[in-house]
Amino acid sequence: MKPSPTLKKIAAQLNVSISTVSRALKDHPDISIETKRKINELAALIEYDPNPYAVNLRTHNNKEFAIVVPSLSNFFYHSFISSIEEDARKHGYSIFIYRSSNDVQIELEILKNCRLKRVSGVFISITTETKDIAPFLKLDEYGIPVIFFDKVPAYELCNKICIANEQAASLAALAILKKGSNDVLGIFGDPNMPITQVRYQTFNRVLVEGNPVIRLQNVNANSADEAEQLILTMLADYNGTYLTIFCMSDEILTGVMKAVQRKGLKFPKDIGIICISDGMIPKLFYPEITYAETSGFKLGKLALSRMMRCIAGSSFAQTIIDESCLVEGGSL
Amino acid sequence: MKPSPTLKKIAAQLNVSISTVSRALKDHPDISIETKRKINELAALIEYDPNPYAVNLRTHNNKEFAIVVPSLSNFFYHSFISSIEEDARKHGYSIFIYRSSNDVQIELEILKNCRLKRVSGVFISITTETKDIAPFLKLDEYGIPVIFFDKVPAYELCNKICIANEQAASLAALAILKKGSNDVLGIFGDPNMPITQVRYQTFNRVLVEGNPVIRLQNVNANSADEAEQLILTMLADYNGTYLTIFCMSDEILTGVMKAVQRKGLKFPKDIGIICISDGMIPKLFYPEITYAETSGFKLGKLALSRMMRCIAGSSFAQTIIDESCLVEGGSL
DNA sequence: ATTATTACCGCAAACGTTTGCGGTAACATT
DNA sequence: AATGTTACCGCAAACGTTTGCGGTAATAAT
Repeated sequence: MKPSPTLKKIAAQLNVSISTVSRALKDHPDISIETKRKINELAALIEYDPNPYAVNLRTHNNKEFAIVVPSLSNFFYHSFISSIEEDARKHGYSIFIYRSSNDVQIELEILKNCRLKRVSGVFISITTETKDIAPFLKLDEYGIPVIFFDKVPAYELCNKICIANEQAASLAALAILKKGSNDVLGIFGDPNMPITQVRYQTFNRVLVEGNPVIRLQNVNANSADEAEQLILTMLADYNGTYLTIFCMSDEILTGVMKAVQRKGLKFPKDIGIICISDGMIPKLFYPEITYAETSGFKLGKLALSRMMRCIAGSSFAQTIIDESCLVEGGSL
Repeated sequence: MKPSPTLKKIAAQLNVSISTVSRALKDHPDISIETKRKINELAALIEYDPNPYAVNLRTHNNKEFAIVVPSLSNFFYHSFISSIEEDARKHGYSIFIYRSSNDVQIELEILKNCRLKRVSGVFISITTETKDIAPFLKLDEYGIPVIFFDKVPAYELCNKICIANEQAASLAALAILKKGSNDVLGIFGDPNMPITQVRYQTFNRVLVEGNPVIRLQNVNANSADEAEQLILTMLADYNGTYLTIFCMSDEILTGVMKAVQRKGLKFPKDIGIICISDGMIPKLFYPEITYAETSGFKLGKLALSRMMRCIAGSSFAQTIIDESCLVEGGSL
């Protein structure tokens, strides 16, 4: 456990004061060129680096962000995290990863941890049960900016970076209309989740409104397995008319694809498939699945740039919606 | 930016010294029951929590682990990270995520960062170019335990938690032999990577040794796309004899699956497929792909428990190999 | 020759803890 | 009555920085 180089040691070596060393190292004009040279040389030689704990104690400045997500087994969050990490490093920031497991209690603990550590900022996708906004305001009181992403609270006065759920659902619906298939099956996730409701409502509105010829059926599935079973039983009496399946998410899509493969159905010949996705899963199949993109990567870039602005002093709350776009595979 | 509660404030409120407050809060026997009660009450009321920076400055103890990986877009690392995060939180640890992008220079920077932050421990999967072991020994000098996982250095005297590459490759080979198909195509990744070499050698040895009837062909692909192209051209003159394809990794597998779907080949009827994988990708298809499991989750558990032992004082180096097992899908 | 200016540098306090050591009162022991 | 114990508690230094302020010598201005 060898001791680290400190200002004190450099000062002692060179017979100058600690303050002189400190100032020299940050190129303060009060220090002569010659002294600076000597100090910088020695510092480089013994590989001096400031102790971040001591620095923080004085300045209350660290270079750490926290990212809090409900789950880590999720492609979308992965690309978000990856995206943030990339840029954060360039700015000299490190990132903490926290998983709430969609548990409000754990989320609370995590937020407290962030506060104690006085991280420079928090990116968070809240749990589906999070109702109380107070803990977040508390972070704000301590001067820690909070950027909500993906799963955001209804509360107005905060920074939110969202996926364009309406647009994505709408794009998918329009793509189906354009192809001209009239039988559509929409598969959605947990009906209690706001994200499900938004996608459901928009998809239904855009698809059906003014298009009386469309026969749309909607179902819900809480897991990939459930989606698979659902499709299997529904396709048991497959009458041969061309059906288009819309999957609200990657998880639903994986279940659907299992069923489709099991039935030996060809897409786009026998059946059409379209989904909302980050893009990872759709590209595993051939032809690739057509999807309305919700990019964690782009969201991350937006979130980080918003964060940087907050740190620079911007205090006004803003909601940014990242636009979606249709990525054509060959599944429709 | 409201000020945090401190020992000093509690002390002032209660007309006792800072040391008394500090000791009372950690149930030191020198402090009377009555005093402890008062102090604990006030501390709870104003929500006092020790400043981790001040604590660290004194004690050099923090509760932070760093995980360093070459890439974040990798299922195996995801489950590893997820696994560590879960248990670490229970022990009161936070985790830093760092990505080296397989760049030695960045890796060096990250290691330096870890040293400066004096994290409690580092989990790292090194880059394919990492030759110099010195930076890691340096961490050790500062009393920071390093646990290598997955991609580990050849150097002996360190803690390594590895996938059973030989066993996994062997299991796959044995499974193929058991099925009795004689034409085998092995697809491997970058031939310069040790992991490729080990899997290649073991697979070839087990499959061919003592089985002169086996016709094995090996190829290398550096990406999913390359694997896809490779398979497409090789299957162009598909002569109808049953072929079994072995994929060394998830990435290779995704490319192969693209090609197989494109060709409209049925497995296990037309073709056999087997791979080494974490299990995520193989389960996306129907029938599910048979694979020799390399579990990031299990590896994480092993790594963390090893880390805890290191922190508790164990200083001897150990290499742990996590056993693989064959997970039967229906692709063979 | 006195005063103002400049260039450089150090003192010391502060950030919020932890902890060795010493101190005081009250009580028990000879 | 002098001494030894015990139960509590505070002083002060230390961890490694940052920074306001004050100080000294050398030079420039009067």
